[in-house]
Parts: sequence; C-alpha cells; structure tokens
Amino acid sequence: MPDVSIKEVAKLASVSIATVSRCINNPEKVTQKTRLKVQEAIVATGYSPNTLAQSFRRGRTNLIMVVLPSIGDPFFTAVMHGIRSAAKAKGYSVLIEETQHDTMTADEVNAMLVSRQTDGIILLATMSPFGTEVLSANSRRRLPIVVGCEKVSSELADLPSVHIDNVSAAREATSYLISQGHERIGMIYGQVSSLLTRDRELGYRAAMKAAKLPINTGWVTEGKLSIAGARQATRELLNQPDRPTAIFCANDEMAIGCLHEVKAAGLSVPDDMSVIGFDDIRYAEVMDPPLTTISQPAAEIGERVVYRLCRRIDEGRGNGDNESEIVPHKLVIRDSVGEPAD
Amino acid sequence: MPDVSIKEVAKLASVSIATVSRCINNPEKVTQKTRLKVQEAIVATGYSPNTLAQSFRRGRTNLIMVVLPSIGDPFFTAVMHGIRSAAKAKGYSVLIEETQHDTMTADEVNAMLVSRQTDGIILLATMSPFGTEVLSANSRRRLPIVVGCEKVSSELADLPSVHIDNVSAAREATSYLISQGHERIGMIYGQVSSLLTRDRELGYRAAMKAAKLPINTGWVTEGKLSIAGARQATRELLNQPDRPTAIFCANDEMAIGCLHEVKAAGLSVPDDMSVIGFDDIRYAEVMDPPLTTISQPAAEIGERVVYRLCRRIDEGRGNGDNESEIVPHKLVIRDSVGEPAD
DNA sequence: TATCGCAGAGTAAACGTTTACAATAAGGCG
DNA sequence: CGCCTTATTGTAAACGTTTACTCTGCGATA
Repeated sequence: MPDVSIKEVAKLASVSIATVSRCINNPEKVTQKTRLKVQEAIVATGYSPNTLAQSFRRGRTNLIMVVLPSIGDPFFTAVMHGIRSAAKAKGYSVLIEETQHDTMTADEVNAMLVSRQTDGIILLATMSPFGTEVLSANSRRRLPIVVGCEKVSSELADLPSVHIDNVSAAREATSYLISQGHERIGMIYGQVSSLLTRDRELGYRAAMKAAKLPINTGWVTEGKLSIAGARQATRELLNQPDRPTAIFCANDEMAIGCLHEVKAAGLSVPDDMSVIGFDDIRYAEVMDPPLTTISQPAAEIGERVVYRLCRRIDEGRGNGDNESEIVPHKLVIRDSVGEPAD
Repeated sequence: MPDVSIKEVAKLASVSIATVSRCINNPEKVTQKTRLKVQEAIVATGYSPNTLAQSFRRGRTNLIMVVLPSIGDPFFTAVMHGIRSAAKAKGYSVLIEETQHDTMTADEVNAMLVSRQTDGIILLATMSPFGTEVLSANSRRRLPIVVGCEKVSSELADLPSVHIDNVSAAREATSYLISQGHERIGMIYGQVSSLLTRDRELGYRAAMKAAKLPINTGWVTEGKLSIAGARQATRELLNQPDRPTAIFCANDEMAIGCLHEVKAAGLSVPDDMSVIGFDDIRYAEVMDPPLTTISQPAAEIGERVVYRLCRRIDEGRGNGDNESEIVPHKLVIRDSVGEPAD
C-alpha cells in the first residue's frame, strides 16, 4: 500500500480525520481509548504523515540552509558537525550551499529564500560580497539569518553572529612568531573579498605595528583559501629579495600548501622557515612538522549558531538579540615554528 | 509586502489564477498579450511561487538525499561536487546525511524516505548494514535509489550503481608494492561492516595469493576510516615481530595517519617503510613524502550517480537499468613507495 | 431532576498551487 | 451569415494536513 493518507486511518479507526491528526500532534486532547484505536489503525495501515502536506499547511519546512565557501575545508566540516547535531536536536534538516565552487549564486540563494523553501539561513564566512547581496534581497521579507565565523560589518549590523575574535587571534599568532625572534614575517591571506580574511590580516598588521616591525611589499599575498593558491603564493614569497623567516597563513588549508612548497624548495621547517596556520583542522597535527596554529571551537560555533537561529525562528524574528557572540580561541603550539636561522 | 500569492497577481492582472499559473509553467498556452500583462503584475507584486505549495501539489520536493559515511573525508567531498553540479543542472537540491557520526540512523532515513520528503536517495559507500536496512524498509514504497562508490551485494542486486572496480584497484595497488620487491605487506582496512572496504581487502588478498606471498596474522588491521584509527592500527602493525615493509591503506585519510605514525616511530618513508593509499584526495600530493595512491574519478562518479537517479525518478522508477556502471581508476605513483630495505 | 460546564469528537474551511473540464471567444469555411 | 473547430481563459476540485468552531453527551452542581 504505497500512499495511505490520514483518511484511511480515520476510516479504519472509525473516527474523523481531525481526531487522527490530534492523536499525532496533541495526544493529550484525546481519550486514551480512541488514542489506542487510532494507534492501531496507524500501524495497521502503515500510515506516516505526508511531510509535504504538513510543511505546506504549517508554513514551515523544518529545513535550514547553510551557506559557506567550501564544505571541503575541514574547518567548515567541523563547524557543520556542530550545526548538524544541534539542528537534529531541534528537528531540522540542513541544506548546504557552497559559494566557492559556483554551486550557487546569491540570486539563487535569494530565490530559495523568498520562496520559503527554508525556515532560516546560516551564513558562514560569506558576508562579502555574497552575504551582503543576500541580505539586501532579504530586506523585504525578513527570513531569520544568523552569521557564523566572522563579524558582520557595521552597516548591516542587525544580525546575530557567533565567532572568535579573529583580529585578536591573528595578532596572537603573529606575536608568537615575533616572540620567537622573527622580524621578517609574511602573510598569506585568503581572499580580498572575505571579511574573515580581512580581520586576520588586520590582526597581523596590528601585531607587526605594535612591535614596530616593517612589512615589505610582497610579503602579504593572496592564497585563495586553497592548497594550490597557497603554493603559488608561497613560491612568490620565497622569491622575495629579502624574504621572510616566518609565514602566517590565514587558514590551515593554505598552511598545508605553504608547508609543502617551503619544503619542496629545499628549506627545512622550522629551521629555515617557520609556518603558522589558523583553524586547527584535523590534519594539522599529522603534518610534518605538526602545525602550530590557532584553534577554534568549530563544533561549538556550529551549535551556537543553530540555537541562535532557532530562537529567531521561534520568536518570529523578534526584536533584539542581534549581538555577536565571541567564543574563545587558543594558540596550539606544535613544531612548525622555531627561531629564525639568522 | 511579505506574502503575496498567485491570487494577488491574478487580481492585478485581471485574469484568473489558472492563467497566472499557466504563464509560469506553460507559457506557450497563453496569449502573448496576457502573458505580458501577467509578467508585469508579477514584478509589480513581487510575487514568487510558494515552493511548499508547489511541492505539495506536484508531489515532489526536488530534493535528493545523499547518505554517506562522512562528508569530512575529502574523497566524498569530491564526489559531492559532482553530485551538486549535476543535481543543480537537473533542478535538484541535495540533502546530506552522514552515518558515521551518528547524525542519522537507518530508521530516520527511512522516516524521511517514507514521508516523501525527498524524491530519491543516493547511497554512497553505505551499503552495509546501514544501506541494507534502508533498502528493506524501502521495499514497500519503492523510492528511487542509486548506489555510488561500491558494488551492491547480490541479494539486493536490483539497484543501479556507479563505482570503480575496487577489487581490481586494490589488487593493482598491492601488485605495485610487490613489483617493487615487497613481500611482507600489511593492510589497514576501513571497517568490517563496509562493503567497499571488504572489496579492497579482497583485492589485496588476491594479489598476495597470486604472488604466493603469505599474510601473517596481525598484518591486516582495522583503521576505522579515520586518522586516529589508522594511527592506532599502524602502531600495532609496527609492533609485529616480523613486521611488514609496506602498508596498503584502504583510503588516503588512513594513509595520512599511517604516514605520520611511521615517521613518528623514527622510520623513513619510503626507505624503511612504504605506504600506499587509496582515493587520491587533494592532500595526497602535498604529504611528505607525496602519497602514492589509487585515483578515482570522484566528481564523475557523483555526476553519473545523479543522472542515473534522475532517470529513475523521471521514468517513475522504470523497469531495467539496474546495472552497475564501472568507471576507471588509476594508479598514481608518487614518492611514498620504494624498494624494501632488506 | 434540570441546568450548566466541559471534555471529547466531528465538521468544514483553509493553506497556494495545478489541472481537468467547462465556457467563451475567435476564426475559418461553406 | 451561420456553424464548426480551435485557441484561450475561467471555474472549481483536488492534493493531505491542521485547526477554529460547533456539536454531542456526560458528570456535577444546585
């Protein structure tokens, strides 16, 4: 019996469909006797509610969409685990959309958004320019949105967000290099457009400035958040006349590429070149040498973001609660940073 | 104007709602004149169809579910890219469910399945025991299912699938080790329950047998498809009295852990120990040493799986087309395999 | 015993589409 | 000019739920 609806159940139990519905959704509003009768009929018919009809009627899909640059980055995978488990606990499924790989344009996200296919949206590290487009399109019909992993820019600041203090963390990473004696420090950032990347670059520059260290042109290059991009960037860095003795990579994915390229150039890490990453993805500790990096509570970020979003959904996108929530980061010292050879 | 429905458009354009609907779905059935009028009304009102209502009415969600062990494994990420792009081309969104991390039990998948939340299911390397549970539950209401990355076992053989020849590929990897002079070869497999793992183990054993090489007890251990599991397994392998000179890992994720642990034990790769992986994930080539491995056309598998699934969905799960489709693999020789030290 | 209150069950409308069918308009042909 | 065919539009039902409202009947209270 492929398609059994509430009607068959009602007939079999000789009650009205309303009663069947109540048995399922508000069991306390129904006599024990009828409830049992209906239960029986349900198993007898093999009935299960048509979720499409439910969604339609209730006006919610129990689906949340998360938009992120790339699910391939183990850091985001880790965030996703937090998101998933929290979402599951709250009864939601999650739809993942990637911006990096052209899977979806802002227009398409907006289309989904406006056609009510999802109950809310999580934007992970996609605030610029993608996220802002989504936001402005969403200004009319205000679907709940929460931002994760980065701070939302001030003009659109009416969005809740959960993230570490990227500026401080980057400053800390850079300061650590300085404390080890490095003075010529390069950086590989992610993408010009990415807020997150900009914050990390800000922190790096702040630390250098505080230590009164110069930053040569050519020491700061774009790694495109990918291994390939970072390898290219590293090659350029290594070719600088007065090349750095240490490199700060804006994430571990790029640090892995950087590490490889430095070693491929015949240099030893950390003896000839120190490398520090960001995120503490699961590969960091099995690199050779194990990567010193900044660790983020990825799963926790994911969970918190979901809770924030659910709150918004439940209260019909209420008033306040637009603050950004800072979670703690941590410098994890392994073996990829040493003292400069000088 | 938050919630504008087809009715408002109809009123504004002074036509019936049926006409509006036709303008959207069957424009050719409508006069150019009215079509324009309606178009205008649509933009004027800012109307966009309520997808929930559409799904409900049409009985399809345009959502496909893919179930896989772990999205964190870069190999599956790569398959997912293929799936995504093909799905997008076909107008589907994809819902990802992971089995590994307890995100979802077979029962829950079945619940979604039976409640028609998705139009079809892709099972990636999850045929046992998870997948088989799903299958048997699905035997009544037969939702389209396609299997990817592994061969479906014979009893349930009425499922289309797309995969490489895992047995042959594993045989090839092992033979390559043998051709380099190795005789004592260990293996780290994934999980006892995984079909895919079993096939790769079969290939390994076949190659050893063909070369008349013995396999000591303790040379074949479980790496749980994770870095941590593989590290543990590697330690055990290294502690064997007559330990192997080469290790075949059933996937790259485990090979990375293995590599690390071998080096941590003070051994050189490939001088003291050769390591070969499987999948050719993007980290393989930046390992130290770069990993020799079997490459799979991950994205292509993903695409083909989607096309197969769409065919099934469109033809209302027609008769034939249950064959398994074999895509080619390739041995990628890098630097993690050498001749034994002996 | 009559009345009131209330719990439990039923009736029917509503959600926003799509679509079979009916109706109308238009156009061609005799 | 009238009739028949066809192209276009309108009408209304249907999809499977949920839920506001109505109704029934029972027990308690006066």
